[in-house]
Amino acid sequence: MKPVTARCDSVWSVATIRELARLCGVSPATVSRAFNNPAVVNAKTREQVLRTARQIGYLPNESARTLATKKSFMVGLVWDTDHRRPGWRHPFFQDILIGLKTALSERGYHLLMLATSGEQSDDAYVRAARRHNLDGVVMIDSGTWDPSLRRLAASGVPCVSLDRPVRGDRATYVTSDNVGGARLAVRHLHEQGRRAIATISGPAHTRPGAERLQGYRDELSRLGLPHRPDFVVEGDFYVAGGHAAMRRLLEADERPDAVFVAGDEMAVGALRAIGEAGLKVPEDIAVVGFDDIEVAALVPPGLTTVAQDKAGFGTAAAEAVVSMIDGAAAPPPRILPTTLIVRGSSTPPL
Amino acid sequence: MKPVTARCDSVWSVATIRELARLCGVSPATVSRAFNNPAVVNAKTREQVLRTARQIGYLPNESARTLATKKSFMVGLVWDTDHRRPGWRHPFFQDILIGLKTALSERGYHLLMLATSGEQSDDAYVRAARRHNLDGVVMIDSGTWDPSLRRLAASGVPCVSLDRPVRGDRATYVTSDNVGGARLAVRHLHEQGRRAIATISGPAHTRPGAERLQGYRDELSRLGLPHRPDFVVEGDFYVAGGHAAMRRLLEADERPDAVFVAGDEMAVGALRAIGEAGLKVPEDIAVVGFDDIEVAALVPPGLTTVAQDKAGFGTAAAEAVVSMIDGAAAPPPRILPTTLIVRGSSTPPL
DNA sequence: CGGTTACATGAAACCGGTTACAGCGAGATG
DNA sequence: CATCTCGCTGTAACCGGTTTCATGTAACCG
Repeated sequence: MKPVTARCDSVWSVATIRELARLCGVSPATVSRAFNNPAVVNAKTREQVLRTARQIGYLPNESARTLATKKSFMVGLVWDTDHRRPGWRHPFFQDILIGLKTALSERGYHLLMLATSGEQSDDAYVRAARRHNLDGVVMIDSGTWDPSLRRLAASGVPCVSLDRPVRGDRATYVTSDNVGGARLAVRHLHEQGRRAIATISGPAHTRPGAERLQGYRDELSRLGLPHRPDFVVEGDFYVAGGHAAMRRLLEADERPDAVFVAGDEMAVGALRAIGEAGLKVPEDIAVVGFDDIEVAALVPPGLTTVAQDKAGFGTAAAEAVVSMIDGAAAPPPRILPTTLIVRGSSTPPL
Repeated sequence: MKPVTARCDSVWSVATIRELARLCGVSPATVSRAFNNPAVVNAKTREQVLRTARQIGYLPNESARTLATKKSFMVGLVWDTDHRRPGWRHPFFQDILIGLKTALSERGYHLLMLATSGEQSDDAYVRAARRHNLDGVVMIDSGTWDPSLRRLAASGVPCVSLDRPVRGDRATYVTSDNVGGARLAVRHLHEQGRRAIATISGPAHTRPGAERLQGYRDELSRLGLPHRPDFVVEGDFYVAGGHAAMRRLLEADERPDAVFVAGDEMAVGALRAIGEAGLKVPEDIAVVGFDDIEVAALVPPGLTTVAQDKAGFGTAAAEAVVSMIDGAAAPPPRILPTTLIVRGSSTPPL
């Protein structure tokens, strides 16, 4: 009893499994089993082991455990700190992170950050994943389905990508229903009585950019509205690009009475351009964005937008990667539903 | 030669140090030294070891290394996913994260995410830190200098907190010059000819809230302006709180001609309240915020604000934690400078 | 030329867990 | 009573590195 109490003071006792075993009068193997395979150990013994462990504040050493089992219970999060341009930041990185972290915690996994910054070699994260025995990897807005990632997946490490269509034996991806979301937006504008509906698209080479444009076109067709090439301007997903694109739209012969902007940042730029032209939103031109970033609710008159299930990205990615870690085949791509959030930019003020 | 080539195909060869040693005709000890203590090993031998390692794609197993050395080269990032209210998000979490990650990478450290979500016990992150042999911990917007963290620091694990004044043998913190920033704001408003300067403060129990209010008062005194109790309204750092606080200010007998708002989110709410009252910014009331969040530049007429060195938080935290890991005593608190960013909300349009 | 020294390396223990395998006692069965 | 089973536990090897200590060799020096 004395020694136990003595140890207890030192909250930071880094007791080993052998020490705990000695205190309990059993072998290290039994202690290990008491924790990892409770069924095979006598109930009395197990109870005593757990109690003593609590008393002395025993915590297993994860490094030793990983070394022995080759399972680290860690997944890597690969994200570009300087993606397309310096200062680039994913529109809702934090929401994804919270969703991912929460879902992983519930399943007993930790998250190791692996940024792919410029200075390092491309597959620095691949080496890190190997060195740390990562059980899986999630890529957020990774540039491309690059050879590094492909090698990683091919070598058996489960990979989940966000918004990039990667597929393989051990790889899948999560994305939003961009086509459906764009169609929601256009349908909404049509329901508001708008007929001359233009769009500011994202870069054609990006997946979401292409899909949202596709949705815009699909819905236009379904509604029987004409396709006007001068009503389609490509932006860059940034405020400045949206601003420039809107100006071009306003220079056209016939002015649109509504515009679907494929990203909220661009939509903010578009709103500004419309204001500068002396026109009013939504009276002269209705605007619908995409993403539902924080700013959307704050910029007057409130930006109607297509919301993505931001935390859902993280949750879905976590589920996918864990299921593959547990041995399941790569699940099919997960397409998250989108919802329309109506604010002032598309509906007349009361 | 043959076996080496053969191994090379299998990109995922998980070669061990003994295998590499065998290929080089040396002992594992020498290989280890070639990597970790190059000086003591013959240049020729080292060269051959490194070359062979590259050929077979050898990567040391970090778990084994950590087990042996008790150094994991990982620091934990503790952050509240559900701090004061669900959905709460740090205003520039991502910028801090980028700064932190970058600075840590440069020094050879990785970042392990340790969220303190509600369901878990308070010191879950302490246990995680111990289990994973974390070399240090950074806390972002941690609730308080709580017993768990204190125990962690007392046990010798270096801790760095952001915006919370924690001090100890192995603990320090990083914060912005809130007082100085607030003074900048008030001085600027004074220079613009404003004399009836009110403030919407942050919650008094928060460190930044209290300090920014202090700075407001200090500068008022220095300028010889009167202290009017009805010109000080406490907000909550959120849009709604800023909105409500501004309405109270507008109800006062005498209307302020300027208001220093201790947070940009609140400032957005204040702008809205001013607009709803039929007043114009900056003509009737000038507004200066604090933080320089993304929205500040986007909301018309552009919010003048006191910018914090967001990435600097991360960098400073990384430097502090690494220096402590390297054995140095806890460095003094780091107070990051703030700068005034002038936009339309405080200066008359041209 | 004997002795000291510096340098480079190897053998083996160790870090703290897990797990295959063997062993042991008690109860069941022939 | 001999044997078999079952349930529980211990022994020892192993995971893949690091590090102490001893050793062998070459250079250096009086």
